[in-house]
Amino acid sequence: MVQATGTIARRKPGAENPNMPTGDVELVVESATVLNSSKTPPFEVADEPPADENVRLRYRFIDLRRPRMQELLRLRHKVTHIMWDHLEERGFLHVETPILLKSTPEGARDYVVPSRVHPGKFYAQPQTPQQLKQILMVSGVERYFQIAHCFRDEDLRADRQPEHTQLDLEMSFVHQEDVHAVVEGLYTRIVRELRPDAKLITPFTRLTHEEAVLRFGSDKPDLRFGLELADLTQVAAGAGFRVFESAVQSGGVVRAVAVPGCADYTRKQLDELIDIAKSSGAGGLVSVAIAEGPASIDQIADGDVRSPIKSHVNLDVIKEIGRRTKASPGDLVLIIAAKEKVAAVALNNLRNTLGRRLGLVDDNLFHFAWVTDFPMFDFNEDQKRWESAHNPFSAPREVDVALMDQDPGRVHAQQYDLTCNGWELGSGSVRIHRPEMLEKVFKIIGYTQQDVDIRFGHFLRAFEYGVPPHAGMGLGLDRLCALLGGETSIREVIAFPKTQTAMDPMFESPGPISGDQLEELHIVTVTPPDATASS
RNA sequence: GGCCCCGUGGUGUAGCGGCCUAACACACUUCCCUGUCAAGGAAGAGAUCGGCGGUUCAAAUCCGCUCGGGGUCGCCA
Repeated sequence: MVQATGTIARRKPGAENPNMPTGDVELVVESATVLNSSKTPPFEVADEPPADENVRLRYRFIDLRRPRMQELLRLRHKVTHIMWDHLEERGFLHVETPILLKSTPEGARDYVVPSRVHPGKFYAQPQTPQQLKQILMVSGVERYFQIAHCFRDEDLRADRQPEHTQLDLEMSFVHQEDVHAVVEGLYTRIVRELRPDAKLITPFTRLTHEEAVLRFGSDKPDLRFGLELADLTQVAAGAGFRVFESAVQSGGVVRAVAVPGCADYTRKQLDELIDIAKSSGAGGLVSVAIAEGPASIDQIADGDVRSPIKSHVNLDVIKEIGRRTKASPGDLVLIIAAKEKVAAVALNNLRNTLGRRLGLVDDNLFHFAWVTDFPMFDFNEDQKRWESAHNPFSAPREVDVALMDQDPGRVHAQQYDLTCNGWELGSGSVRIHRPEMLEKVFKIIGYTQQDVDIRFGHFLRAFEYGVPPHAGMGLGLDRLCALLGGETSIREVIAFPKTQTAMDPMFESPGPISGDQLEELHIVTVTPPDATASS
């Protein structure tokens, strides 16, 4: 680091450098001082990509000097700035909520902080300010938002960190559409201001959860390309192919996607697709390649078809598969027979892989969608009981209220996700504001009065004093920034992220604490704090 | 918890049973030259190939375990 004093002078003719912003001038140095010296950096600030991610994280202070990282830091700053601006203009109030709270058994595993003053008791860090913001609605904060830090102790992914930031918001006296309008307006503005080069589809697409799963195999579909799925369950039921029939008999589905122009895929290419299906949990993948030549799917002959099921089913079944998947000669049909959720995961993975591989993905397009009408309850097969699909405070759709008693599985919640390009960017719902409805939900998920008191007593006390109808959502800031920046991992938009094993290679956190600290916190560890170091 | 990929001087890679006494590029050190700006020239230092164990006459290379990183399914809103 050098401080130089001198005079700026025009460069001599011929010595200018058009590649530099300051290439026409130079500093004639009169005095110079070394302010600070530096060791040789572990990698070059100019390189892109600079080094292995582990090295980058260990030397994050150098990694962050890179122009790209500075750009991403600035992007994130601007996103939150627009959020503040936009919401403030619309009457929202930023309220901070505690990050030392209390564990509730719902949802993800909590990060926990021991209490010194209360032996044997622990704070939990909030997975989201959900209950706090609902309490703020009771308190008369009609429009709340917060750029909130959230924590969950679950396994990490490219789009999941143990601590992340969310734009949390909640509004009183509104319907679902009012929340959508605010968020859609905000996100449209963010994309237009920060990515003016990009294409943005407005208004945002709307899909029901059921439609999203049927057509794309995902509740966060990448809508930048087609490759829509088709349901073959009925065709497969009587097709004469045992894998299909047994899947259907055991309550599963048979679904497929037609991949244009891929009928000539080699054994190796097909095996790769089978691997994707298997690693997604499916037993396998059935392919039907329809050779180019015939004018339409109805005119194909036996010799046009290449498929392992060819000898088990007759040509009419193949034609019906072709018609349902809207395949043309020259296409490759990929069929999964499995439980509905597994089939969806597998086909979604296939669809995304092929969409990218076939060049169908426009990197410069933001295709947002609202996915609505999520199922309100899931049946827990192990425990043979209903549980809340989201959290017990999401309200059922008005039209479904009558179904709650006889068929909880058919009840849809006024719950919605915001998705974009295959990312889930946020989730929210219209909340239940009537105690009777909450009681009904608790009854369905089998909570006794005691369960309810332990888990939500503090919260329900607030509900006894007049709750306005309210709705809101939480939106992942890290994912939004990664998406805007064209990054595939949220680690790129977090200044100091953690590795997949939740460690920080720079701080070497988590670290041990002293015996004194443990004692003060009334904690006895089963594994010594330095076990990893010594064994 | 399962599966997959990766781990070679400071950094990025090559090598994938013997030709490896481990190569290349950038970075680094010293010297030379100098209107340079991705400078140039000369010389040089730097890795027991993540670790441990095994197979083999011979292992960076094959096998097992382990550690670290990444992706993903489960999990997770």
